[in-house]
Amino acid sequence: MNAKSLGRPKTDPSRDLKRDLLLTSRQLLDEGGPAALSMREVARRAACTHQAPYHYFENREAILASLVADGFDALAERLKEANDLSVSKGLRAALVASGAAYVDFALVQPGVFRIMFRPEVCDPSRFPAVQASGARARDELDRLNTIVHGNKAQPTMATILWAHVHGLACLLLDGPLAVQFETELERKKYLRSVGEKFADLVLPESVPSKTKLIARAHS
Amino acid sequence: MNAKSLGRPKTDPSRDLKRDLLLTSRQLLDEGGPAALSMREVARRAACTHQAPYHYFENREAILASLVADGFDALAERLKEANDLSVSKGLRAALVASGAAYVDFALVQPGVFRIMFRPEVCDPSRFPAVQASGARARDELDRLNTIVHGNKAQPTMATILWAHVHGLACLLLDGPLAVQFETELERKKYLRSVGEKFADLVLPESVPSKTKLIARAHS
DNA sequence: TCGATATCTAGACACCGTCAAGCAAGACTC
DNA sequence: GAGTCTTGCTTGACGGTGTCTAGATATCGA
Repeated sequence: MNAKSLGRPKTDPSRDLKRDLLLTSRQLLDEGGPAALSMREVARRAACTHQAPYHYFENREAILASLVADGFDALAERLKEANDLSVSKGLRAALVASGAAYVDFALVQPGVFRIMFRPEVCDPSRFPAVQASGARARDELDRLNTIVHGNKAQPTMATILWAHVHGLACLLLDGPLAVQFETELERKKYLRSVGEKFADLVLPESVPSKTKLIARAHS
Repeated sequence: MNAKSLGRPKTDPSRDLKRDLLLTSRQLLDEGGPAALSMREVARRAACTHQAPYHYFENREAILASLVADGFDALAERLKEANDLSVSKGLRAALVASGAAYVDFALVQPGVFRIMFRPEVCDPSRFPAVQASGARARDELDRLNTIVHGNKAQPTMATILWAHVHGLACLLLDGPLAVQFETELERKKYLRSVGEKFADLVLPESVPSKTKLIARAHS
C-alpha cells in the first residue's frame, strides 16, 4: 500500500470495520475463550460477510496475534506507571502497585490475558509485533527487579517476581481464587493483603506492619 | 452399566479402546494443545470409527475432563510425596521439593497441565471428578503451608506459595523462560536456584547460605 | 430361543476456516 | 472522460469438525 491514499475510500467513513472486528473479537474472547472466536461469528457480529475479515487479517490467528500484541502493550504501560511510583512513593509502593497492575490487567482483559502466554493459540515466533510487545512487558518487570534490588538484582529474583504476579493472576482468573470471593471489594482487600505479605518477604528491611520487626540481614 | 459384566465382551480382550482413546488424547494434547484434540483425529489414531469414542465419553469435553481429573490426581500425589519429606528432611526440603514437583509435573505433562486451569476448555462445575481431584491438589498445597508455617499459617501465604509454583510452571512452559535454556541440565540448575531463593524468602530463619545470616522476626 | 445389553458402525447435518473468483466504485493517468 | 488500478468488499465452494440418529453385531442371562 502506498503512503498516498489510493483506491476507494470507505462508503461509510464513520465505519471502521477493522476496529469493529477487533472489538467484537475481544468480546468473544472474554465470553467464551479462544474457541468461541470464530471468523464467521466475528463477521456476523460485525455485520459483514464471512470473508470480509480476511481483507484485514490473514487468518484467524492474525486476529488473535493483534489482540495479544495490544494486550502486552497495555500491560507494559500499566507496569511502567506502577514502576514510576518508585520515584515519588518508594520501592515498596512500586512493588505492590506493579503486582496490582498485573493482576488488575488480567481481570479487566481476561480473554486476551488468557491467550497471551499460549503459543498454540498465537505463536509469537510468527508475529514479530507480539514478540516486541511481549519484550516491553518483560523489560518493565526486569526494571522492577532492579528498582527493588538495585545493583544486587539477580535474574532468579526477577523470575520470582514475575512468577508471583503471573501465578496470582492465573489463580484469580481460572484457579481456586476465582470463586472464593462474594464481592469485588472482598477480593480487592484480599489481593491487597497478599501484595503486602509478598512485599514483606521481598523487602524484609522495610517496616511491614506494627506487630513485626525484622532485623536486617548482614551480607 | 451393571457391576456384573453384561453384553458383548470385547472381540479382542487385549484391546482396551477407552484406555487407548485417553492415551492418544493425551498425545494430541501434548503435540498441539486442546485445539489439536479432535474427536475424529483421536478416533483415527485409535483405529476406530469417528463415533466409537462417544460410547465411552459423552462428548469432547468429557475426554478433556477425564484427562484433567487424572492430572490433578497425579499432581496431588507428587505434592504429597514432596510434603512427606518434611518428616525426614525438614521444612525447607519439603518446600523446595514441592515447588520442584509442581514444575516438574507441568513439564512432564504439558498438554494436560495447560488445560487444568482453563474453565472454557473443561468446566469443573460440570465435572465433579475434576473438582474433587482439584481439591486434593489444593489440599496438599494448603498442607505445605501449615507444614512451613505451623499454626501461624495464613491463607495469604498459601496463595503466595501456589502463585509462585503455578506462575513458575506457566512461565517455563509458555512464557519467557521456555526458550531461555540450552540444555535441560541448565534449566534444572536455574530452577534449583530459584527454588532455594524462594525458600530464603519464605523461611528466613533457616540458614540459606554461608554468606547470609538473618535474624528471626519477633511476633 | 429370546430379549437385553455392550460395543461398536454408517450416514447425515450444521458449522467451521479458508481458497478462488468476481464485482462495485473511487482515484489516478493520460 | 476513458481506461486502469486499487480498495473493500461479496459469493460460492471445499474439506474438516462435533454430534445426532439409526442401525448392526455379538454375547450374555433366562
